[in-house]
Amino acid sequence: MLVMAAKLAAEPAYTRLPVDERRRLLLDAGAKLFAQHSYEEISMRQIAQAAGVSKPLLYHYFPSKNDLFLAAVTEAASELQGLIQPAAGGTPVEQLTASLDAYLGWIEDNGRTWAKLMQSAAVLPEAHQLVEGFRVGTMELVLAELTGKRKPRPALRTAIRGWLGYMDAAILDWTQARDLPREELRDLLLAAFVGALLAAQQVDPKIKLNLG
Amino acid sequence: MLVMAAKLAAEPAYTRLPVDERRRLLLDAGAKLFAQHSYEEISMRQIAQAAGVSKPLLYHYFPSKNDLFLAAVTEAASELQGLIQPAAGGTPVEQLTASLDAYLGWIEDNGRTWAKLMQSAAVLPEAHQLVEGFRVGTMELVLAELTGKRKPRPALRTAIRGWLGYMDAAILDWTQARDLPREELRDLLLAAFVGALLAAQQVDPKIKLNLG
DNA sequence: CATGTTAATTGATCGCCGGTCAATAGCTTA
DNA sequence: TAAGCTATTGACCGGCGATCAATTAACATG
Repeated sequence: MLVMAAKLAAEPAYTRLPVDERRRLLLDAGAKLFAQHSYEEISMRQIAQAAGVSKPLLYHYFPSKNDLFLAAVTEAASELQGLIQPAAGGTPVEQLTASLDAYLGWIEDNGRTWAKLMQSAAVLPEAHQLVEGFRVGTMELVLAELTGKRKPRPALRTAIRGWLGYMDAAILDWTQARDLPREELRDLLLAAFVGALLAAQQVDPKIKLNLG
Repeated sequence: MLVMAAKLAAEPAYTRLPVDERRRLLLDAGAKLFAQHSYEEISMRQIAQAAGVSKPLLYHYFPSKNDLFLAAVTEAASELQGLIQPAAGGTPVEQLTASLDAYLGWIEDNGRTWAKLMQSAAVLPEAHQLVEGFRVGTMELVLAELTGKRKPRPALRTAIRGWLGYMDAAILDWTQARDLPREELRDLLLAAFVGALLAAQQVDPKIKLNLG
């Protein structure tokens, strides 16, 4: 009797959600945790628990931890992509200024997320490639107007890659020390960019640049 | 009977070594593996096995995987320290040139080790701090003559940190593409260094520099 | 040469990780 | 109302970093 009553009154053993909704829930839970801690610090068990769900269900929607992380990073990256997309007109330097402003503004609002993302991307090759491809794509837009469409010479390519590293390191320093106004950092990055281009030209005089 | 005979003829169950010797053996085994693969790719079991020893013994000498890795990195870093130590005389730029030459030469000989070290250091905070401290120490020697002993202004500090990031990224590109002579990369790094300093001065005119 | 002491060395075990499997149970539809 | 689909789960796997208690090689002492 009691058993029957209990069974009739019992709540469902679990709630079954539409696929899209469940997937969103899990992706959001993962993104939130990955934004606050690095990749290795978070376990699939924790993510599932945060979403109020069992671990195999998480694996049902994302076949591996790597996949889940990549899905979260991809989403954040495309959000950023929209902000950074350089406007059509203006000189290359103006375009770069606008993109840097948008980029730094986003980082000012999401400092911890940015730091953890960079840290994690250093280890996971796919995530690294994703971030790198996203940047290279942006850089190519700028470079196309700076150097024409010819394939860049090695020294120029290395200098550009170097400047991207400069940007990461300087931004990291900026988020940690917080003693530099955003505009000043932006100008520093811009000046360093021009400096990097001139340094490349100095090393390899065959490099042609039409700076605005 | 057979048992007794076997027991009498049996070799020792293990060979007991002097503490220093055993420690050296284990540290070398770990360093060798960490030089070829990244931190997470290597397990303590593998290291112990490579040294022909049980896992608990490895833990007897190094209380954690982190400790073992740090010991290996520290040793490699102090080896590099000796090479890079800038000579006493000469202008700051000459000192930096010599240090960069030694640094790039070492990397040319130990490319994989350098790449794996950088990758691992990105994740382990202590290793990162160790590498960072080592660089900052070297930079301070150069900066002391460039800017005097006063505490550097934020823009200059950020610019220096940025240049260190530039160096890492450019070197990584260099080791992967292999289409740039070492001297050219060295000159590129030097020119970028000067460019970074000038960029900092441009952003904050209060920065004083006495370049040779 | 025998014997006792010390500590270097080991096999067995722990809790947690990423990942998998077979069984359960909500929802939909005929 | 009964059947079928699949979202969801508890139990489990091998391997990880790390720990413990027991073994035993090497040495000091009589």
